[in-house]
Amino acid sequence: MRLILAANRLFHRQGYERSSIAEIAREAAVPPGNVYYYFKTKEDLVEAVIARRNAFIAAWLSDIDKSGDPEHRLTRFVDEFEKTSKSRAEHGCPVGGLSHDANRIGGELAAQARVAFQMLLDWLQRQFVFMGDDQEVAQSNALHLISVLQGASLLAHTFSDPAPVESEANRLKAWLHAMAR
Amino acid sequence: MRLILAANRLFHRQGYERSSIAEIAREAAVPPGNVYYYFKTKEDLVEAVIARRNAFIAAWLSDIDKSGDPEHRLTRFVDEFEKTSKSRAEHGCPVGGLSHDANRIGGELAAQARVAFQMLLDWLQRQFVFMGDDQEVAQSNALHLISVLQGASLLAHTFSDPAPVESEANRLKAWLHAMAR
DNA sequence: GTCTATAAATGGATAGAC
DNA sequence: GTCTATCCATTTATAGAC
Repeated sequence: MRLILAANRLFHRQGYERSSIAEIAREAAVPPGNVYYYFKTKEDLVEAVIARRNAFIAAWLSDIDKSGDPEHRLTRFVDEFEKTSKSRAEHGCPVGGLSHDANRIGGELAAQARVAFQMLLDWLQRQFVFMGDDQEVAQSNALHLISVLQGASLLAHTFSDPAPVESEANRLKAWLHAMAR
Repeated sequence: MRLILAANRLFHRQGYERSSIAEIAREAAVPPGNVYYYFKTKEDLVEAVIARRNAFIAAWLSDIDKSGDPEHRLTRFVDEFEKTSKSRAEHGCPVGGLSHDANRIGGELAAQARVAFQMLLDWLQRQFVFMGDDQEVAQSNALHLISVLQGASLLAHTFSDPAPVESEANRLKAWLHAMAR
């Protein structure tokens, strides 16, 4: 578990390829050889990282679901995304970055990483349906919201500046607000 | 030059870290050791790839500049972006992906990769100013347009499906059209 | 279960023949 | 300028002591 957290940090900061097993072990304060007692391969380790992150996302969405109306939930979603803008400026989006890496590694991993985005899209679509959209429009709006936030994260990372995330988050909130009435 | 083209292809498809010098040399049909006659290090090679791509982007924008009015130019920009949706579904955005890689490699490369996005943002901002926006609004709209396309590319890659790019491109074109009148 | 030492493979980079 | 052979560092992964 300490290893998963350490790997999670390093994969986010440096990516999969540039994070060696030795470095992950050091970050977790365990001896290098020890890693292979818990994870047969490096891919097994990244798979555990993705699984943990997916569980976190599910819990996060479930927590937001306790909020009042759908507009409030969506606004809160954007707000909490925006709160991580500094981290995104420094290292990019953890979910988007790992999805990118997973696609390149290939195998089961790409599918595992896809689950995160599918959960987000499904949840967002449901909120838009609650707001009165029919399924198709809701799906399109969900896709749009995630696209904007992912693109803004990439630009924030590129320029090492949280402003793109904040600017686009504000635009989205205004859009949601206008849509609600 | 053959080497730059081969490196460009492989970096796009596999990323920087997973593309070995030997593999690039094979793709370019030159002997492995030969690479180092033209490029002192692997970083020099990726720098050449980025420089070439930046020149290509500048030429592309300059070509679009020959089109009639700003709305038409922006629509054409989005259209030509959309034409590469299949490639984006397979391997992601070449510019966004390399920017991501460059940020992780560090050093001069991140700045070099940033230039591509800065050129795009400056050009887009100019078009929005031509359409009547004042500078601040134009800057925000430029950022929004690029964010949407980058995010859509990432989702297309994640799902190996060009639909996100096409859907978001259509949304952008409708937005531009509504803005023009 | 935990740690050390090391094997096996890969990849960036260089030397030097032609 | 072009190509071959090879060095050296790093990295994944394993063997085996404790």
